[in-house]
Formats: sequence, C-alpha cells, structure tokens
Amino acid sequence: MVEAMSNPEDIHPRPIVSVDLAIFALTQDGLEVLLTKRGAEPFVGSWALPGGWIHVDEDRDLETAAQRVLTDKTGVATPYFEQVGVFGNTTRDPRGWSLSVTYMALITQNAVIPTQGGNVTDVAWHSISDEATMASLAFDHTAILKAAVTRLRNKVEYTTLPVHLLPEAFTLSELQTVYERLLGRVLDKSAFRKRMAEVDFIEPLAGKMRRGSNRPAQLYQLKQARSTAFFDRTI
Amino acid sequence: MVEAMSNPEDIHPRPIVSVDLAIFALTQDGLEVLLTKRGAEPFVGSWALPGGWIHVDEDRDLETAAQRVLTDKTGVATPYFEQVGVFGNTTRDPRGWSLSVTYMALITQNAVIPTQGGNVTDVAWHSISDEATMASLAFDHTAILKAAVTRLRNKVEYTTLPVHLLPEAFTLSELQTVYERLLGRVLDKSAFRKRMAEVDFIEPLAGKMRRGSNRPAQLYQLKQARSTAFFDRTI
DNA sequence: GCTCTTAGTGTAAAGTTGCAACTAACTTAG
DNA sequence: CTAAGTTAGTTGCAACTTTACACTAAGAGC
Repeated sequence: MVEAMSNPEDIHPRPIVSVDLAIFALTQDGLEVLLTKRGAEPFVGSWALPGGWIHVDEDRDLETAAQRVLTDKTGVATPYFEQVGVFGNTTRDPRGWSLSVTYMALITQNAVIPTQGGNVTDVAWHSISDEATMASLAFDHTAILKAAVTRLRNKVEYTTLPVHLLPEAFTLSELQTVYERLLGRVLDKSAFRKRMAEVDFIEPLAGKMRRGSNRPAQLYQLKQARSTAFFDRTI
Repeated sequence: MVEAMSNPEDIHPRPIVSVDLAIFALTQDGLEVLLTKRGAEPFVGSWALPGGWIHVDEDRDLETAAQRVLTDKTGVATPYFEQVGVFGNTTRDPRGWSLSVTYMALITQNAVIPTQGGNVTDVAWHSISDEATMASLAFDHTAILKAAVTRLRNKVEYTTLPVHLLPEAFTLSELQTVYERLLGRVLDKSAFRKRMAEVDFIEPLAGKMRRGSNRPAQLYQLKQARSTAFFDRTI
C-alpha cells in the first residue's frame, strides 16, 4: 500500500524542521530564559533558543523531541510543557525554507544542571529584560521568544500556570509572590487565596510547614502534576 | 557563507510537512466544518481536513501557504485565521514521520464557492455533531479537529471570535444568537450588550438598519477587520 | 389604532471586590 | 518568661458589579 501512494517528496521538496524551546525560570532578578550560544553557522556566536532536529528514528512524536532537547540542555526530566506555535518562512534560516516548532517549559531554576551539546559552546540563563541580548538572538528567535513571553504573561492573568515556576512543595505566600513578580503589581491576600481555593488545584501537605523566624506556613502541592487550571475571572 | 554551513539534510532526514485547515461556518444546523474526500492514498475515500504541502518556491511563509489552501478550496479571500498548532509523530501518515501545521478559519458560509482540487473528488460541509463522520477522518484529523473545536468553544467564553462567523454587517441580536448557539445556552440581553460595549470593537453603521416586520435593528461592523478582542470576564 | 414582535434600556436585589483591620503562631532579644 | 517583631491566615464592611426581569421603543400587519 505504501508503495502505491504518491510520495510527497517526489513532487515537493520538504522544509527544514527544528524543535526549539523557551525554557523559563524565575530568579531574584526576575524571569529568565535559558539560551545557548551557537557553535556553528548560521549565526555562529549568537545566543539562540535551545533546539534540535527531529530524529525520525528516535523521536516518537513532537513532545518526545522537545523533551529530548530539554533533557539534553538542562537535565530536567518532567517540567510543565506547552506548545507555543510554529514559525515558518523562507528567510528565517539562510539554509532554506524552514520551520521552528516552539515549546515553552517552566521549571524551578535550582533543578537545572546546564550541560553542553555538540553544536553549542555555552549555555546560560538570561533575564528577559536584558534588551540587548533579547534583540539580537539568532534566526527569528527574538520574535519567537517575544511570542512565548506574551503567552506566559497573558496566562498569568487567568490560569494557575505560574505554579510551575515553584518547586513541588510551596506556600500560598510564595505562590502569591510569583504572581506579583510576573504581573508587576501587588495582589490582595484574601482575594488571591479565594481565587486559588475556587479552582481547587492544590492540596495541603498534612503537617508539612515552611518554618522561619515567624509563624510557620502550610506547604501545598499540586493535586495533578503538570496540570493547569483556569480562573473564571482574571486574578 | 551558506556553503560553509552544515546542512541539516546531510545528517537528519526531514519529516513530511502539510498545512491543514479547519474551516468553520455556522448554519441552521449548527457549527459546520469543510471537509474534502481524499482522492488518493493514503486514506483514499475518507473525509479529511483540506490541506496541502508547503510550496517552497511559491509560499513566503506558513500563513501564505494556509491562505493558498483556503482560497483553492473555498474561493474565500480574507477570513479570520489563527494557528491551532502542530501535530507530529511517526505514525499519523503511513508515508513516514509527518507534521501537520493546522490553522482554523472562520467564515460566513454563504460566501463559499466550493471548488475541486486535483487530489480530491469531493468537498462538502459537515456538521461537527455528525459523530460518525467526525470519528472516521483520515490521518489523525479526528483529534486535530477536536482540538480546533475545543479552542473555538473556549474562545467563545472570553473573546469576540464568534463575530467572524457573521457577514461584515450584523446586528447585536444576530451576534448574541451566534454566541448562544456556540455556547448552547441563552444569554441575558443587557449583560451581553454591556460586554460588547466594554471591549469597544464594533461600530454602528450610521443610518443602516436591518428591517423586518418589527422594530428595525442597528447594523454594526468591526472597527478593525479580522481582529479579536478579549473580555476581562467570561461572557 | 390595536396587536404582535423584536430592539434596546432601566432597575433593584444579590453577589463580588478592594481595603483594612484583626487574630495566630512562631523567633529573637532582653 | 515576656515583650517585640514578623509573617500566616481570617474577618468585616462599604463600594461596586452583575443578574434577572420588567419596561419602553419602533416597526409591520390586520
């Protein structure tokens, strides 16, 4: 049967396809993204989103390919993951008609062990407010990263996405701080807690508390790992 | 410079890439999607989302390719358009590792002139509640279409997306009816009008009214063609 | 000129939000 | 052992929004 089919390659040349990742973490300095310095042409020496080709023998599907890239670059195995979109045109890669399938991943920065790949001389975190670096990324990665950041910022308003920037166990105050830093404004404590209670996506870790030099705070965890819930109003 | 670069094709075989469209329109029978009957293997005889290959010599970018497919199949030139996502794995097409870049388009059904393409013996509208057809689409188009419908249904709750299912000039009552049919519930008239007024995305066509055997209704148009606005609460 | 139908507006009760004050539980200093 | 400091978590209330529904408006048809 396969032999009887017209093979699209006979008629149409195929575009180049890469899988690229915008890996975000939150630090003291704000939202940061993991970039790799390109070790080969094109754009040798420029910072770029970490990415790779699809290994048609090895990768079962796009998520597997993205997961492979992530694990290669960060050593992180199970982060939050979501497709940002596909970016494709004739000019973004000088080698020809190309396509970037972009995912964004949210991780806890201290979980990362940066490693080095073959085509890459360096891997480093960069603040997304570092305008000079953000404006000079390889390929069209400046525009792609901008789309990913916009998506992330929008989702902060009406989803529980920011929880994935925290470690597995966290307090409500820590979660509120993450929202406040991403939104750039302070939130009311009681309103924040009401929203979180409404969507019922976290549960207290019985007896586990964050202890400091003041009242201990209840630790919580996600009811469903890697899940995201939607508020029915903005936060 | 291009000669000095490592060509990804030298190392990695490229996946097959198609651009597929979920073209929606609203009729008396509800939400419908335009499907094409496949005229060649694989899946000859099955209904499928209209799609095509990227023409690397002809298409400037992905949107251009999607627009070309849409115009070929429907004759419609300027609809609302949005990327749904990429679906890719090793098994969805028996010819090998393949990728579908899927867009959804919203159009006014009476604007369509269905035409026939080379690989296609038939083009027809199908109700998305026609379970038998929806469950037996070619490739993984059943899952892709489900994702597109879910996206559309979700966006009805918090955006002005449904306006694109109406002709250029429409009344507020017509718009409310579109929302009600997509949501499957009735909405309060004054609340609906308040929401629409808040986002300030339409303008009255001065003096133009829809006339019937009752009070005439003001006609409106989009302030910005093909734009979509977001409510800050659900509808 | 009355009735019917759909367009478009007004209003009062119910619900939600924003702000601030309050209570609670711990550490540390003295 | 107690008072001060700090952060966790709850409560109260006035101001604002939303909801349900009733009302007014403008046409056609009889």
